Amino acid sequence: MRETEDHPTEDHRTEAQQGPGSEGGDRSEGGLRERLVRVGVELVNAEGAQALSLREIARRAGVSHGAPRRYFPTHLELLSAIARQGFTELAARVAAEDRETAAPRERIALLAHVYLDYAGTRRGMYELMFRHDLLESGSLGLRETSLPLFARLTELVALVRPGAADPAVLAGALWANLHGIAQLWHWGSLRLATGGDDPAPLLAAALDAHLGSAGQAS
Amino acid sequence: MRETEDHPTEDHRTEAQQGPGSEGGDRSEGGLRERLVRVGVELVNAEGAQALSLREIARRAGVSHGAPRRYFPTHLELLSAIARQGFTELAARVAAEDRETAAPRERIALLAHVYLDYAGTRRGMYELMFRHDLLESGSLGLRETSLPLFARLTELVALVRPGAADPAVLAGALWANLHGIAQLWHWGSLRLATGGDDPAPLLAAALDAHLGSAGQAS
DNA sequence: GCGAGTGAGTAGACAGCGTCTACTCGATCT
DNA sequence: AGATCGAGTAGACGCTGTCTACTCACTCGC
Repeated sequence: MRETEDHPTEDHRTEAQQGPGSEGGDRSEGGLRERLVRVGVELVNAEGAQALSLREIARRAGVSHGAPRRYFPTHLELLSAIARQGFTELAARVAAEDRETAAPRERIALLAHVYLDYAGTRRGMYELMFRHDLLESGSLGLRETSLPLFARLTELVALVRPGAADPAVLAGALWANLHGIAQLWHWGSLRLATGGDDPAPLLAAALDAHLGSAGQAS
Repeated sequence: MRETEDHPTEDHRTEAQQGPGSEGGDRSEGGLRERLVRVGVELVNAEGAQALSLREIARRAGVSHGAPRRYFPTHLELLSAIARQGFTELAARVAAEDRETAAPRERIALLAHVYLDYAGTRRGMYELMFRHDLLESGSLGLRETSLPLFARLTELVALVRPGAADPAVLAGALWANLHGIAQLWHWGSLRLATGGDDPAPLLAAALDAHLGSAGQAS
């Protein structure tokens, strides 16, 4: 009951015939599948994860509430597709900021900064990305985005702390710390520790703790 | 649909008349208010936070779906009351395990261990306690339970790292780390770092990072 | 060139949810 | 005894996710 009656010649007809192979294709900016994900990304960034109802997404995409079901058999799968966009964007941000020529310690600090910055600027999306009860863990694309990122962090940690036993454990602990700081930040608990809303002091403390004080090797 | 038809003479009548003062009282193991919270605690521990629907709690308490509304005007307030029980239990566990005669470093380690142990054994409750979108932050009793616990952690951190600028920031960073480790653990991401499901290695790494290696002062 | 088939989206039903409101009923107070 | 009131019931409302029946433009085989 949107523009169905005033614009009977809708354009999603023309879109449909441009991807006859269907399935994996349809990447050319049309197609309901992409539209749903795009709308979902906008919605989660604007209103948070709780706003991502299946029906609301369909409404904003201008289709009936049953339409998404053709592409996403379940609500969780649609949310997972939206979250995957978030992981992709985060990975892109990290890739864009990383300077391979910089010292490992600085690269880790930059990576951590980008991570927390993402958590701050894409708050709703960040929330969604780690609400595992809303996501279909299998379809997340976690393998393609999170894991390489973690692998990079592990390498860098190994460079900064060469003697350490298991760099993966150290990197995991550091990542957990970043994650916890973002969490505390998001629900306003930073005041308890710092009196303000800036995660930077905690980030600095965490980096110093895990990597040694800035400028010192071990 | 529980025992409603086989036990028509329900006992919540007799309970009702024993707390005539009502309101703040009713602590004597009867009373719908306490029953709802108790049922909710059992339910969240058994089935997780997503099982805590208002109607299901009412059902298990043997009352109609509208009954909780008298004591908890909104769903969030009931969940908050349930979560408060979690904070109370966590505080009790910490208090029970703490040895005031031990070295500060060991006390922190013990506290951290109790914290992660709680996250592991009371998984659903821990999840609820930090789902701030499900809780009424004001009514949480956070002031009474979390904050003293954090204050104690801050004191201990100040003792372990006497020269540091702001013990609250260090304590906050450490707490964030614990929290992040619990998170990673809960959604199975520990395998990425350790290959197993045991948070102990990450915990040890985090404690070493924030407090210095075991046995060393600074 | 025309009928069968199909892909894509619609529309309605269903059960469950949180909230609101009207009500019942037993106990208490005067 | 009769009014009052606290406590719980019952039903409605609009929302949700899922399922199913359907419509309808398009395409393909003959």
